[in-house]
Amino acid sequence: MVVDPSSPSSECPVARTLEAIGDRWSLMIIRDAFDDIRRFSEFQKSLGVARNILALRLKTLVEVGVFDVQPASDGSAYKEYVLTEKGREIFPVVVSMRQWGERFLFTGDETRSVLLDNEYGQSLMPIEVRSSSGQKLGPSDCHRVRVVAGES
Amino acid sequence: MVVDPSSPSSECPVARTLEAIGDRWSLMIIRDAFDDIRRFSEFQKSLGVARNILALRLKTLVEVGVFDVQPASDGSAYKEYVLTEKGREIFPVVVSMRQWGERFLFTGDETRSVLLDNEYGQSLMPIEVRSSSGQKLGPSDCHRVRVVAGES
DNA sequence: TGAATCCAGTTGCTAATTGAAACCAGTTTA
DNA sequence: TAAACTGGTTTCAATTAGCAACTGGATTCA
Repeated sequence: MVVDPSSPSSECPVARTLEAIGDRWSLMIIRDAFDDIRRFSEFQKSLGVARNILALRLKTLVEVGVFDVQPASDGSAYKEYVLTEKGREIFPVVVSMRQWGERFLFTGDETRSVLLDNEYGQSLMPIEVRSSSGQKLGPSDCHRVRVVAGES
Repeated sequence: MVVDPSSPSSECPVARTLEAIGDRWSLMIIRDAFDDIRRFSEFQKSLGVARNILALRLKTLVEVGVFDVQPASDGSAYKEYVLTEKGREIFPVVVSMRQWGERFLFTGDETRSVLLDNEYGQSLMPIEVRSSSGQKLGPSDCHRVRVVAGES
């Protein structure tokens, strides 16, 4: 999908997010990064993605500012891809995808991986959309508004 | 986060979610559906997507169970694509993408669309990952575990 | 020290997917 | 009744993904 910068859709943060990180491999790479995967070969092995595609995705993710390239932490001459603050903040996106998948894409008797908090080993709270006053909101409780630059 | 390296990706709910709805157009279609867009031509006009691609995406989204096909609510002979419960529950995914995009992909002076709650017209609370005890969690506060079917 | 292996890609080629435009049958509007 | 709209399908060109082989520096092994 190419978003014409002059088209109204580029005003939508969802569209821009999808433009930046919204492809299958990018989000899988980021998911792996949350599991402390950092090196090219580790991503490749974990995902089974073609090397050229992985190289390409990592390059754009670095350009976008989701990853930083750093010298390897083990002292070798190689490099590591480490999530930036911007990258780490994708966590809620990945977790909400995970929770939706757990709920709707698995039958009860299937083996799956789950996310637990380190402190108590408990499963996480379901992620919810809330108003500023803390009330849970569904899709029909919200509306989109265009905010023009310069106006308050 | 610690991973079992032998777990195939299909056991990962994130991977399955991306498999089902993780392509650019699908998520844009779903975003539009949250804005009460229901008809083929409305999606097409709003997104500017090629008709054949839209038809394909809608078909798989119906197969996946995200949309239901219903007779048009205006009494005409046409049909509508309406989100199912499963589809409506994608809301947190889209909202977290929106919030990430708003925060990291826009400069302050750009026109953008924002989401407000209907009741007070306020912007939403930032979506957060929380433990079952309500504590805010970052990527490094969680770990992944493989749950084998049949075991408790 | 030299050979073998590992790492992080790049290149070349083929297969699959996407996108634009034209086309089409049934429906609705003027 | 004609024109326009709706929800697609078909065709074809262009883009992208995926595979395998290659590369050149780094590291390990004997």
